[in-house]
Amino acid sequence: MRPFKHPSADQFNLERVLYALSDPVRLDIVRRLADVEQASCGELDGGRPKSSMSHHFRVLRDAGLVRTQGVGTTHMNSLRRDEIDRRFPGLLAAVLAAKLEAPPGAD
Amino acid sequence: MRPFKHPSADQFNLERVLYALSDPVRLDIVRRLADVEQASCGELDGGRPKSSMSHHFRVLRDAGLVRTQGVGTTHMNSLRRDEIDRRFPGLLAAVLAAKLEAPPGAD
DNA sequence: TTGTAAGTTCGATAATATTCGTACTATGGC
DNA sequence: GCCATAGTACGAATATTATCGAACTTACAA
Repeated sequence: MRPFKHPSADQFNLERVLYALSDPVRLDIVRRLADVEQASCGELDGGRPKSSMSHHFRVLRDAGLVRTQGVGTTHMNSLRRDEIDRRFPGLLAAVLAAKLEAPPGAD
Repeated sequence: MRPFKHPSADQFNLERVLYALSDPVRLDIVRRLADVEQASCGELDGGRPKSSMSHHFRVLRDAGLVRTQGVGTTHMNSLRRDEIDRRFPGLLAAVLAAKLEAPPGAD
C-alpha cells in the first residue's frame, strides 16, 4: 500500500481549498475530522458508496485539507489543521465555527 | 432598472459562499471590492467579456457576498462585509488575509 | 428622438464534477 | 494459501459550470 501524494503546505492553493470545502459531503467530513483527530474512510461515509467517498477524500487530500495514511488494512484520515492554519490563518476556524443553515425563522 | 434580488443574511449558505469564493475571477472581484468600498462592473472586469462578468457577479450576489445597485446607467457593487461577518465570523477576514500562491522557493 | 454606454439575458458549446458500479490491490487472520 | 475487509482506480452516465457572442433593456445626453 504505497502512501498517497500529499501537497506540502506551501503548495496549498486558496481556491482549491475553498472549492474542496464547498461540497456538503466534504464539509461534513472535515467537520467530523475536526472532532475526532483521526478516522477511517468507513467511519465517515454516510452510507454512501465507497467509490464516491474515495473521490471526495481525494479532493480533500489534493487540496491539502486531509492527510491519509494506510494503517493495516484501513486508511486513516486526519485534518491537517496546523498546516492549513499556518498558510491560511483563521480560515479553518471560521469554517468550523460557522453556524449551519439558519432554519426559517431563526436569527 | 429593477433592483436585484439579494438574499438576506439569514439565508446565507456556507457552501454557496465558499463555492463563490473558489473561482479566481470571483475571488479577485471580492478582493478588490474589499479595498474600494464600491465599484462598477466595468471597473472590475479584467478585459473579460461583459457576459462572463455578469455571470460571476450573479454568483457572488446569490451567495450574499456582493450587493449590486443601479446608479444611473451603471451598476455599483459593494462587499456585504458586515452581514457576512455576522453570519460567518472571521471567514472573510481569513480569505482576504490569505497569502497568495506561494511562488516556488518562497516560504 | 437618436445615439451611446453599461450590463443583463439567452443560447450554445466546451470543460469539469459528481455519482456509482465493477474490477482491482493490499493487508491481516485462519 | 485462501478468504474477508478496506479502500482505490477505472469507466461511463449525468449534471453543473464557465465562457462568450448576440440580442435586448435602461438611463442619460445631445
